[in-house]
Amino acid sequence: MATERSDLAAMLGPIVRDLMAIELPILAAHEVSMWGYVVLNALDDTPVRTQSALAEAIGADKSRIIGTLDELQQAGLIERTPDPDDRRVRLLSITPQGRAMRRAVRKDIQAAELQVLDGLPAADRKTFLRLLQQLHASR
Amino acid sequence: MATERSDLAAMLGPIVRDLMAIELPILAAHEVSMWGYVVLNALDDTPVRTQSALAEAIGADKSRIIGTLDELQQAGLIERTPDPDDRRVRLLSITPQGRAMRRAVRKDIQAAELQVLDGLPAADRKTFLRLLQQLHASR
DNA sequence: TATTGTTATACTCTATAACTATA
DNA sequence: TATAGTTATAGAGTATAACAATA
Repeated sequence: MATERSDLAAMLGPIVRDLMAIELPILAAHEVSMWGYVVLNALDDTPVRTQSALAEAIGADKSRIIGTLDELQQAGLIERTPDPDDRRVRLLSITPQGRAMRRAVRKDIQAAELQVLDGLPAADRKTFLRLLQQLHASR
Repeated sequence: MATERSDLAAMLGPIVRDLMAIELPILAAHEVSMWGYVVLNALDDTPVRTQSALAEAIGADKSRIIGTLDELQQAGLIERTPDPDDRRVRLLSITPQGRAMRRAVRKDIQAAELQVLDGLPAADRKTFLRLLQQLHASR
């Protein structure tokens, strides 16, 4: 039976768990939470107008990200400015410091995270990365 | 700059989230919890003696899996028999019903889960799967 | 004294539903 | 009446430490 294999989640789960273990100390060193980093990435890559839109973009409930936004704003990494055209809305934007923080954290994370692919030969690591990027881009 | 890419976790996270959404209804239909299914897989693939060893194998604390083991045992999917050589230990084993359940759930999951790779051409899907299996086997 | 399995406690996350202010 | 943001509440999940039985 050639199709005997583990479930995708059973194979991907442990990798993601290892990635968390690698990233959490890095995030802590930069004094940013995991969700804070997710928000900075989202705002930097594809700016959104409202908090609802941001929540939807990162797969969270609008009520769940408020504490994260409070922290990021207090740290000067994002701004929430009232929308003059619709005073219910608070327009979101990443600040220059937020962008710098995002870049700094990402540099550290990307320098450390590839160790989870150590089980593959170098050529296969490149292929895996390429396919994963392709898959991610297609969403 | 050719190295511009998303973090591994940022690319893998959404895939794992999609997999969860696909698998949870299937598990519910079979009346098995996610951790219950993880335990059945672990016991079927690489039998372990003690509950501690099982917990370690699936990356959980020994206290965290007790409720899961209770449910599985009550459903007749696993057995916990006292070890005569060390009466602190309860020897774990999967039952024939447990094995059948595992196979049935796995069949359904594997029939549904590959849709998360739909963003890749068929040939690349095969390559990705092969590399992922290789990576998983190297752990 | 250390270990296995268990239970109890507290803590973190999250989902849900209210609430306000606007539209 | 509906929507954006916020707050409050309750529930699930988890980590940690304590415990009884055995080694």
